[in-house]
Amino acid sequence: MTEKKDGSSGSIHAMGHALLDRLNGPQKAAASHVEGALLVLAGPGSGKTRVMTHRIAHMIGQGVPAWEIVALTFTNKAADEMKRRLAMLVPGQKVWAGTFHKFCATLLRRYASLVGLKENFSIYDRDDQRKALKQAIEEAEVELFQYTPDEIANKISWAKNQLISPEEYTARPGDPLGSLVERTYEAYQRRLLEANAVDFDDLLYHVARLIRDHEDLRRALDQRFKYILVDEYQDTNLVQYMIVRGLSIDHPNLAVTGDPDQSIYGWRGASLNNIMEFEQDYPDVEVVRLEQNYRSTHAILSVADQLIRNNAYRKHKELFTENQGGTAVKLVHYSDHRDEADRIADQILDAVQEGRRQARDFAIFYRVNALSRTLEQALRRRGLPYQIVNGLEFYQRREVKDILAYLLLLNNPQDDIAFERIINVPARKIGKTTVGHLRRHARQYRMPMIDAAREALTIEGLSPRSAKMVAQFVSLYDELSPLVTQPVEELMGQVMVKTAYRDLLANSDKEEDQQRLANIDELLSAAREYDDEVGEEGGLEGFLEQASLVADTDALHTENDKITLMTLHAAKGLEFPCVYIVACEDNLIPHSRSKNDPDQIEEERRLLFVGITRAEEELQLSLAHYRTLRGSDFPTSASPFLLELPREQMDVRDMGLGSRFDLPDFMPETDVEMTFETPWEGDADFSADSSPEEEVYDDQGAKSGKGGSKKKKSGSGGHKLLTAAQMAGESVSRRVDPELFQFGMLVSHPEYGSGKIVALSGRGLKRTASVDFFDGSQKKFRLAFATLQPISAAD
DNA sequence: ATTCGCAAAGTTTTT
DNA sequence: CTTTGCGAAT
Repeated sequence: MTEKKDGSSGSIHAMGHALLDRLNGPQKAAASHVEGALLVLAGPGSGKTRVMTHRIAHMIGQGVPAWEIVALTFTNKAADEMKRRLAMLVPGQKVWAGTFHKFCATLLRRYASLVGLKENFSIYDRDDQRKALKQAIEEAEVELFQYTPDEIANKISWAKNQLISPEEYTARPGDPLGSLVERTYEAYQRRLLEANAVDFDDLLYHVARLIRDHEDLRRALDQRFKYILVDEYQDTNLVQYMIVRGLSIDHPNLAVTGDPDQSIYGWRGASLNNIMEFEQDYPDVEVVRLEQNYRSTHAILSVADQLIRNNAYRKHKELFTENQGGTAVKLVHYSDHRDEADRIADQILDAVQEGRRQARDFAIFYRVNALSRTLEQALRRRGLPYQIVNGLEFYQRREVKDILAYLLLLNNPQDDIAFERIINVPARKIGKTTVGHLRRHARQYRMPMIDAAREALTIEGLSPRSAKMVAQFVSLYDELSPLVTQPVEELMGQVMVKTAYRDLLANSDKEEDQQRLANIDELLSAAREYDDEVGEEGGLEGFLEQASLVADTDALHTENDKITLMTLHAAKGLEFPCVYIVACEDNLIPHSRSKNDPDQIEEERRLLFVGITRAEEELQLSLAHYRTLRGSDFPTSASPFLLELPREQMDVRDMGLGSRFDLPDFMPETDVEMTFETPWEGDADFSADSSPEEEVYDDQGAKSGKGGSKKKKSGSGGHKLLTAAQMAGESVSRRVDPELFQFGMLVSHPEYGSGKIVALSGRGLKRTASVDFFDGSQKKFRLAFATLQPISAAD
């Protein structure tokens, strides 16, 4: 994220005694703590990360070996930020910092055999998990009646979070769903083990069980990781608690930071009790409260504070700031959703046009994703650039998952989910029936499906035609198999070519497929980056693990000059100069589904608190008299939380009902550069009109297309020809810049003739291209030295 | 094996 | 208003 304005980079003060000088009193107290338990109750914007990193640096300065320190976070982003700052504070010191899941994955690879896995296990995301579960349900011959696999999955997940094994799981009498789980949980877990795979929950679950059930191992790990730090401790669940607890018995040097007021993931199993009862768990704990806020104005902080005081289950903090009062927090009542969006967009447009603000200074938060649409339209009609943080992540896209499935299967031949995903992708005339036969055979003889495929000819009921197709797939697999030791980029490139996956997309004239092509090329560059980063070691397994555990690192580019739209949940951990929180209405926040349970109401209040405290300088809360949501239009009532705010200090306005029916549609009053010609509402193909280099919107899957028809990013992928200038330049100079060569490019070689680049790997002088020549031969070239000439760009 | 059409349901989702 | 899932029809 952006650098804190209190100068928290700290890089200049890395040395000795000066290290803690720039911290305030409580920060210093926390950072200079070394032995024993520490609880840092950190209010929003109180410099928590700064304290953690300085504490680590201080510990190292006190002679603690870096490798005895582990810092656990929930997100990769938080971990990366911590590493970045540590690299400046204590250069060259290898402190292990990463997510819980990554930490557990690493441990589990080492001790896989203790839980019946092999070290090359696959990690299943929700999608794969669902598939495995459905299979398990089928195989256990359980009739679901009205229940869905999702409900079962949630219960299983819950059980794992309670550290309950399939054997231990017992349904309460008269709990029909529970008894279904009782019968499926075991089958599901067996299925995972047979596939040598784990789901996200398992990563934590297996490690927690190991620690609990193998005292010798627990002791060894406790010894190895003498100093443990946990960030966002209020979000830990029971399993995480057990892990951390188990590793801090002989060496109870456990430092946790968090803020009970920012716990918003209770619904996912996070247990606020962990932080609330930390002092009971570690009686000798030192408790530090970070109450000074460096982020927000007094006006904003005071609103936040007033709100959160209404929660009963919390640890009170006297939040304060030395920042100036700032402008009053606005609370605006609009007539309807459209008015709300338009007026907000107007405000932003004004500020940007007048040069007071940049687009990137603004963020708009909402409780549910469905609320984003109106805002998008309003911004779009004004030509204001925005980005949405949500949904369809890169690694979830079908084409990306397909390619990854090939790699997964190559890395872990037991991975039947991966096998089934790709056996007929691209289409090989291997249909449901054939796959069914393979699966039955595989289960019957307890073998992976790839091995069953090898015996296709012997499988009864499988037509010779089908068997032949399967055999072809097997030989494809065997052809790719020896390449697993190659750099990932090379391997992936070969997969794309040998499977004809790439050609399939390249030869399609559907725009959608062109987008897909661009995506797999992006995957290819992810592989390349990985190869560069890890060098020789790491390998395929590391890449796959990263792909599973890294949601999408660059979902949010703050360097882009764009307005950010996101849910309140997604806003946690971020900060913006100007924040809008829309639809502060009853049944939205608190959400109607949370209103029965007082605990959930408190969580909703925390959610609003989190939103408010993201704002640095300006904050506006808004609501509408009428809201159109999901097609229906209804009158609203204000969120009860608004009544808890110090409205006398705020700028409260009612923009009235009257305007509701005579509001003209937005008309651009001025022509500025950033206003695009958009005669058709919601139907503008902006990127086509703007510079092809610059994407205007970070829209998910090309939102600017009309009514579901997907549109590709202009200028990416596709049929590019080299410019005349490039061609001319190349024909003169014999060698070409190695970076110019692209995947799929046609090239010519003085000796071998023409061919196509089917793989690329390495960087700089080592950058190597594999070329399939049209005479059938394949050669590899060091691009810096080869006399290879591009004929045309990719495809 | 894709495509179409209809019904149903829609809170939030760090890994 | 959307998206999504399933069953039926090319």
